[in-house]
Amino acid sequence: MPELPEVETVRRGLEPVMTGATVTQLEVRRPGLRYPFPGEFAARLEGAKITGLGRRAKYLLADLSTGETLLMHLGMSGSFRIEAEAGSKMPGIFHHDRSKLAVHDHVVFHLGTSGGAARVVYNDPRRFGFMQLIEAGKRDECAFLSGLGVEPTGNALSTEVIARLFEGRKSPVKAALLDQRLIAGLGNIYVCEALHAAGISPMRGAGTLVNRNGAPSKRLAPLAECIREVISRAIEAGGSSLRDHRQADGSLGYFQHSFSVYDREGEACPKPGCNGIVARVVQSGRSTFYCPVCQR
DNA sequence: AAGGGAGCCTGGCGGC
DNA sequence: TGCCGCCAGGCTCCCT
Repeated sequence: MPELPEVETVRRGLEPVMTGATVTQLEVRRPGLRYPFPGEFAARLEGAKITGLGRRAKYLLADLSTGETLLMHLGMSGSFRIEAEAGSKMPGIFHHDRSKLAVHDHVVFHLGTSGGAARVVYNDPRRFGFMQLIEAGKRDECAFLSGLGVEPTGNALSTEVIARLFEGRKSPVKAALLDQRLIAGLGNIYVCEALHAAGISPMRGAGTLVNRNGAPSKRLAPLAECIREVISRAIEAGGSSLRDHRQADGSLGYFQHSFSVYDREGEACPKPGCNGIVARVVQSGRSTFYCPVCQR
């Protein structure tokens, strides 16, 4: 159930196999996932070379030699696995020849690479994921991408930027951080984690973190750095699990990661010197985990 | 207009 | 053990 770090981990796992590969066959095993697959889906991909694999927020973007872009979203339960076909030489890639597909293997990319033939299998039990093709030169018009806010990685996200986004906003800061139009890529887990790291209560109105002159309040100050930290540490953890996973069975996607507050209701707050107990509340229908003592 | 809730799906888990 | 209800990390649409 991927948020930005998991999607980035998947991207890094797929990139060495997919970039430069040619789609020799696209096996589409049902009419669609969350949305129907695009018209002529297989025909538009077959024969195309994948020239690059990027990411924007929680979207994977594969650039094709046809000029089109394949946009992929993993929804809540999507994952990929890589399987080298028998006889191909692909160091580091799961090598066992497995021809069977599982019930929820919905899309199979058969690829020709410099190291031989491989296949990349998309599995998604809940089918909240989706794939779309963006026509050449129309990426800016793509509704999935055009409304997205700032990436939470890198320097684009600063305390000042957050203050501008939060100013005058009455919704809880938890909801504001989940709003992909403001900051794109955070999900429920990492919002909980970042707010805990920053010592900010998830119930606090976003606008209350901004001074009357529009400047960030003292309490808001650590948030941008905490978001970047939480995300980058999760990506690092994903990187190491990626190596393990690949050796195990070629699957990419989820990885074990321990959290400070997420799913830890009733446990002691891990912040040094804090004697609080992690609490769970429901905000706009989803669980929020936080420490009532050190998050204000 | 912003904010909250329902709905899309299946699988896994805890409780009885 | 078996069944049932609840819950899940995303996103969009619809309603207020």
